[in-house]
Amino acid sequence: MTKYCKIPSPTIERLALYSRPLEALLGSAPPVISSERLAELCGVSPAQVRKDLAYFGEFGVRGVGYDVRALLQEIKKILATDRDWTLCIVGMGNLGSALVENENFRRRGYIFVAAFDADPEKVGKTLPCGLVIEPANRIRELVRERRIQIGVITTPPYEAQRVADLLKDAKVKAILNFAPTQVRIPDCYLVENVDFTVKLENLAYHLGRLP
Amino acid sequence: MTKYCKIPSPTIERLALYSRPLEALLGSAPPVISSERLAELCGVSPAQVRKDLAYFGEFGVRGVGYDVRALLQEIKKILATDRDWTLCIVGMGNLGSALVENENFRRRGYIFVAAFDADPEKVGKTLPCGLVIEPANRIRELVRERRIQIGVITTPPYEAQRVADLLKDAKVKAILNFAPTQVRIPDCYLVENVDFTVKLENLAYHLGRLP
DNA sequence: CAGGCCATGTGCATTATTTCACAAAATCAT
DNA sequence: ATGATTTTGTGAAATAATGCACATGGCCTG
Repeated sequence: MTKYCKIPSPTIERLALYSRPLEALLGSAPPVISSERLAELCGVSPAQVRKDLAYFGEFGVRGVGYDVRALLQEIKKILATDRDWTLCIVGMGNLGSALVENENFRRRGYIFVAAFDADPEKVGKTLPCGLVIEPANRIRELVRERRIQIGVITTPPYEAQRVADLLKDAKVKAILNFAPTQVRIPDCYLVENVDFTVKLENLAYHLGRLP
Repeated sequence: MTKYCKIPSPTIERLALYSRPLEALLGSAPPVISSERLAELCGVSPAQVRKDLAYFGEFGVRGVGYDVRALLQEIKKILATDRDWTLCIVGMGNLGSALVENENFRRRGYIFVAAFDADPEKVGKTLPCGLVIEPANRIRELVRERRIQIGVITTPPYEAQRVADLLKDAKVKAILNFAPTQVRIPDCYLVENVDFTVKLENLAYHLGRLP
């Protein structure tokens, strides 16, 4: 029974997770997969897989499993990744430069259409992907012109909040922040903070009490 | 009352979060901070901050707050980030190259001491940080020699699992995987998967049902 | 076409995490 | 000192997420 009620947010994260092995399995042998197998590939429990999917409909066939292609299609529809999204990136240091070129983004339909930096040295340079680095004061203008939906922040931490405000004013619909500062924007604006030093500290915590 | 029992894993993640603004506040005016203010800076609830800290001891003074410097010290001790950790990185594409140079790692005591790649074109090149790219078949040798504790994976997804196995065999103590595949290693080995396309898909999900 | 088989879908129990609300303790002003 | 004020530390309540266990319903064999 499909529930249009509240979806647990871990469920959303896992849907994205499930799509990875499904993509890989697309060409290969059995066109169906069981919740048990998919769970194993993703490191979760089979019941979890079934429950997550059940929030959105009945995609499987009892006694058989899930059709790989159809399931992937459904997940993409749910996550709204069955379409392209336009992104811009602010802060063209090492990380920013790496992300614009990153194939994993493009392949999944996340297309960078503008790159910004405050450094006059960098402005005007052409990136390998073809984009020209623009000055930060053109953010508002280009977000409108190029219909940019998501802003990505890869500046140093002390600039992140200011850039986030700029992006909000420019009316991007969501922000993905890689700077190790929590950027806060009121009004239930969509912001995801990705701080990978946090993940390292997680490892350090566990390592610190093992030996 | 300190509880040596099970610590919720979200608590660990948040401790790392708390340390960010504390670092920034180190020099500035009031030497103490309230749970309310810290919570605001990190985007969590004040009760959450207090409970998280209370798992590890009584670090605050009632009616006053927490001493910024002392609290940061405590958190670092808890997370075992009061010392340096040695890392290696495998896969010197755009992302890998960006991460070795990343200042946020070094500043927090995560020191890259080796870089590997399978591509003979890249092997032997010297990176801006001074490291020379080594061939993947030297992983075992160098992990031992340079006492590498944590392995970072930035290869394409289809290589990630194989590299993870190599790192495990080489006896690194933990793995941080940036490839968009869940790498699985049995025996409760320490692995963190950081997939930022997952974060984007999270945003896409919410964007897809807003307008 | 009947019966066995198998993996899904799901209500319910369990466990995990967060929030609430207030007593306890420290500071400060009088 | 004493009382007012402030903010911590913490049980207990509420909420959220996960795991269990089994009925359900398609598929396949004979």
